[in-house]
Amino acid sequence: MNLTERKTKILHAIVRNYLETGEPVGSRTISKYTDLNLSSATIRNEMADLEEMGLILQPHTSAGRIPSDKGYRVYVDEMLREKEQEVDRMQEMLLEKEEKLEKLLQQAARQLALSTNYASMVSLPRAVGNKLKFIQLSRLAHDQLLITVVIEGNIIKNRVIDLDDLEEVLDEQTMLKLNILLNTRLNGLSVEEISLGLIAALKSEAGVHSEIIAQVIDAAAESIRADEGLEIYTSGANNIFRYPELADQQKASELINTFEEKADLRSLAEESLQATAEDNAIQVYIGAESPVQTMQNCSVVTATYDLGDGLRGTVGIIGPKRMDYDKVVSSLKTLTYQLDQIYKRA
Amino acid sequence: MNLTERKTKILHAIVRNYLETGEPVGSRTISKYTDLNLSSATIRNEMADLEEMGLILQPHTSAGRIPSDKGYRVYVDEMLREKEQEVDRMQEMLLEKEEKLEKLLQQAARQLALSTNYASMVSLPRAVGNKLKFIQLSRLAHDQLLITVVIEGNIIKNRVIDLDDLEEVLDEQTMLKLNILLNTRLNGLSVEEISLGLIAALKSEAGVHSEIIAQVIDAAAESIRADEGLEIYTSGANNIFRYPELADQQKASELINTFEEKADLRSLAEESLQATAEDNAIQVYIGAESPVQTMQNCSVVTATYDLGDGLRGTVGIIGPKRMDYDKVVSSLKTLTYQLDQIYKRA
DNA sequence: GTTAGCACTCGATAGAGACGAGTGCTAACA
DNA sequence: TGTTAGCACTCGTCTCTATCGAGTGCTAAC
Repeated sequence: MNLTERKTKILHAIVRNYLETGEPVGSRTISKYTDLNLSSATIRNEMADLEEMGLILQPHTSAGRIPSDKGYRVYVDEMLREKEQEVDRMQEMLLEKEEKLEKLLQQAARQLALSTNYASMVSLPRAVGNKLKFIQLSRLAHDQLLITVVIEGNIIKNRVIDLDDLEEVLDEQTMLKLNILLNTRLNGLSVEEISLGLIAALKSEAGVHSEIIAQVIDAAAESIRADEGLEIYTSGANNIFRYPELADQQKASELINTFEEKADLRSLAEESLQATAEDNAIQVYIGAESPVQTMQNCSVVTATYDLGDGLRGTVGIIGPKRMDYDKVVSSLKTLTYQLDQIYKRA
Repeated sequence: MNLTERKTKILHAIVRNYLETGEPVGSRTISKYTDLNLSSATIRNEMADLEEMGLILQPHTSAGRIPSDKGYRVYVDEMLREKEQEVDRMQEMLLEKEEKLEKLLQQAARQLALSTNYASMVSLPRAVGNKLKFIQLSRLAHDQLLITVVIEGNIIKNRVIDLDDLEEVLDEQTMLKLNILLNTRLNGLSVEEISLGLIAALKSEAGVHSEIIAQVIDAAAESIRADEGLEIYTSGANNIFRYPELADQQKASELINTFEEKADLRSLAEESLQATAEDNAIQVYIGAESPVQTMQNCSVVTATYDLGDGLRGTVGIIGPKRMDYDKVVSSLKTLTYQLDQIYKRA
């Protein structure tokens, strides 16, 4: 698809105008508010061409034109190329280093929604390596053990297991031995690397306490696996009411549900993490391009942040197709940049 | 306020009918669909009285009547008295004991929303005692310590602290000593009981490592305090779209925001926990009775569950004023009953 | 290739009228 | 005295129609 410069200009004008107003834009508007100095009639001819190419469409015969998904796509691609390096300041985003990453990310989601007037989502980072860093067994009560598992990136999981009454009481000495055994044999391994053979070996070393070892490994593995579902924070879901094309009851209800249930957002984050695995570029899903059914009328823009230590997550904006792509991309770039800076250890 | 039996019957008929249809109910309807055998004219007279008493009101001159907040209140009070003991079966609520309390509660919220067609909220339990049960210091890396704090009710908090480079390296022996020190002196105490004097004593006992003790206590205290904000799960927020009186954009947007931000829900849960401190009865907030501004057009019904071990939390239903109070109360009672059963240790 | 002009389309908006549910009031009845 | 039938009245809702105007495609002229 090769567009003449004039067609490109007209398409951009249509998209931009539609982004602002949300109304179909007519030939006269274009002719008046661009520096093309063309009459509306000429614009009309060009528009007819653009429509034939599937870049814009008419909601009804006597209405102006609105961009099609394909049209947005062309616009966005163009825009991304230009924006490549420019990183807008998200000035007031006061990222004083919060103690808790969770709080920070929640704050980030809120800030994102506030500054763009779209809905936002942020995923907690996922530890890609999933390597065990530390395991600790402690006695909580005479029949309860606390297992603390630390995964690469200082993600900490706890679990309490109840001991059978049959189990003989564990004395301090034994606890210490078990702890040492577990740490020396398992540290640095990922779940995939913990083979059945290794488990068997551990069990035999543990002797009478083999049952405990089994439970610990089970718990540890599950702790790590439980991390597979990305935790998602959202904000500004109610912003969808700002855009009539999303605000009707049917669509709004579905979207709200998507935001509350989060399962779809999770897979969206997942997908975008995959997609941007190598270059941490921006992903843009326009309308039907989105993997989420309920977002057929939305556009979704996502970016990936990288805290180092194998911790990567997704931030995203969900809004109407007539989204201010420029601003959204800037905001996301700034945010991911800042997150990267804050947490990347020197 | 003393109502004749006939007035009571008519009021109930109006409320019930309005709950079903959502339409103002006229005198003729009442006359036809009750066993009162009165003409519509008589009903009209009674209705005029009820309106004068502020129990029902007319949206406009030629419309039927709808219950006022006060009217709902009378109806609900009546209903609660009758329902006192009856616990409906929430038949399909398949509460196979989930491992994770979080998952279970989330599931409960979902189930609640599904079975009632209203929005639901469930708070994680709060440890009312806040007594320290166990503290564990572990070395993660040469300059990082992991603090694990267990509060009564097996609520576990973790925290990583970075050691100053100045700090001399801690050997195994010292770690053990510190752990013993912390556990012997702090276990069984609540935050309020940890006095400055106690801290000073601990510090002096710790000698050169007093700085670490300070940090640990700080972290422990903060971990516990961080628990003060109740964690809230919601489900079925989109159910508000089922009820026209809540579904207009302004109201819906505000409600959705309340559900997403959760701060208001948190204080609601808080308040209801307070209110039902002694008897774990049902709380009903009708319209303006609710402490949450955005819920002036809703009714909120909450109940408290008690897992034993000092763990209490709130479950609630948020819906239109014309809520099926009967059903909601039953559902909540069943749910809390089941939660109590599942977790209460024999 | 560009533009002016014109007939045409079609959604949006507003007003008029019909409809009907529901009321309050009055007068008659048991 | 309480209950009821009847009737005029109110007012929101729905439907229909007319009007308006933004925008188009096409043609002919520049």
